[in-house]
Amino acid sequence: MLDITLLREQAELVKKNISRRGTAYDPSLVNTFLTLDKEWRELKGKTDELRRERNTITLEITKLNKEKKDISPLIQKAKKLPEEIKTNEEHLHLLRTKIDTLLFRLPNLLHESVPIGKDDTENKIIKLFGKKKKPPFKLLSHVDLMQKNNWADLERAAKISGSRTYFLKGDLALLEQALIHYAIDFMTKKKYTFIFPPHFINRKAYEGVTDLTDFENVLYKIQEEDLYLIATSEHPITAMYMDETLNEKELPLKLFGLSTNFRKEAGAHGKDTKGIFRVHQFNKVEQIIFSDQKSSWKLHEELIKNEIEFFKSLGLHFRQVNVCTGDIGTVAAKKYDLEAWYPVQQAYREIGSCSNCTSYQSTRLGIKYSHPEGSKYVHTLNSTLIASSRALVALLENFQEKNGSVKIPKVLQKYMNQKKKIGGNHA
RNA sequence: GCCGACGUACCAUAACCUGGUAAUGGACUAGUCUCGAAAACUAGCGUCCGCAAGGACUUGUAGGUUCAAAUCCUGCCGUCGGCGCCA
Repeated sequence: MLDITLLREQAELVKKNISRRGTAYDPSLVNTFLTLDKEWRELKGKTDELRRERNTITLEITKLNKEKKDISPLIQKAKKLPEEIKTNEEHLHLLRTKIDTLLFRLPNLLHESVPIGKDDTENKIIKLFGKKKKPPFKLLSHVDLMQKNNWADLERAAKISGSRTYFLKGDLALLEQALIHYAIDFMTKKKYTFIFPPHFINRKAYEGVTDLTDFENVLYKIQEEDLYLIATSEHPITAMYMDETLNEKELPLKLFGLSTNFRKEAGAHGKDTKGIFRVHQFNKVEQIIFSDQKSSWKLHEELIKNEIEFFKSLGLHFRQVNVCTGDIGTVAAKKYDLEAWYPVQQAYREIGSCSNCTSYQSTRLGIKYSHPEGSKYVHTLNSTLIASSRALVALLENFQEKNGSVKIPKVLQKYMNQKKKIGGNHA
């Protein structure tokens, strides 16, 4: 949510910024906001005036009571006021709801460096890392490879849990744990604090961290409860400090989370239907930072640097892109994606993303930090370190050998009982 | 899930029974004093409206009763204790 003060004082700037996003968002909503907000403020003033009258009379009654004088005329006078106040309050509430709905539809302000573009094909490539290898044999898809080595059971998973689910088995299940364990050690060495969050959060918290369409397309709701399964640990961990004012001295707060992530993938019908590339459930280690307003851009670079270092250490070939206006979504002010090379698919695919959400999440969540000039909203940042299923597919596609075995990156071997490869003809 | 107790601001506590508009400490910030600090004193210390003067709101939360609710009544949420169930 955008800061109301900003909308009031810098409406033109906001409209201009929203216009950069093309037709997906309507800058004239800002005008609607200003009209409703003005109406709300005027009515609030009037209602406050009525309340003041009521309070004065009430005080007078108290005084007369003490002097044991007749209070009945004042009571007659006072009786009329609550009704009018109530009518006003109902109207105020109605206006408030309208304004809130409107605010939900206004996206975050974009950083100037965000490239303009229609969709992910127009993301701007910043840099390539590692080398694209060309194996001298025909690669198996990750699905075939998993089948050959008995590493997953997708049919039985579908039988009991539906599409886009999986049982991981044997060495591949171990490899997933190795990736996660390595990621945890990696972040711990960087002095980030490990957080293991609740895997469901309530509506209020969720509204603070994501945009409304996610409630339709992404989030699973728990029946009969005001709770949603989390789509990433970013969500509970960012919402963690809801309604709190942090001490400026304790910023930046550098955290990382591990969670299972649940996603409906509605609207992805027909995309990546085979295997474990796009699934309803996967595990992820995520970096999260709460920053003051000055340092967030520097910290955004730190997060992407960590992620790059991590994928480099796995020996993958990937590229960093600056996500364009048509692909960035509502919440982030700037987003980098890392896209790994998938040789079977012959494509670069997203393997992680790194966002600075500036004060968009903290404004709705009410997370501030103390400051001599008055408290300010914190900036929130998040970045993937590793998402299990995408990373596993990348390893299976990139590190497979002719006999169907898969080489284990050196950094993971110590988490795999020193095994240098898994699978192959003997399996 | 059932029964009971409780929920006051950053923290701690009072007012609740008997309705009269949040008292008091501590912490924190600034100022005075000091070479500096501590102590002491003064002011500030939550949200909203207003150019300001000022006003409104805030006792977990949403309602109800009342001229008036921290206080009385009801629903919900949470915490703690007991019972039940349980990895």
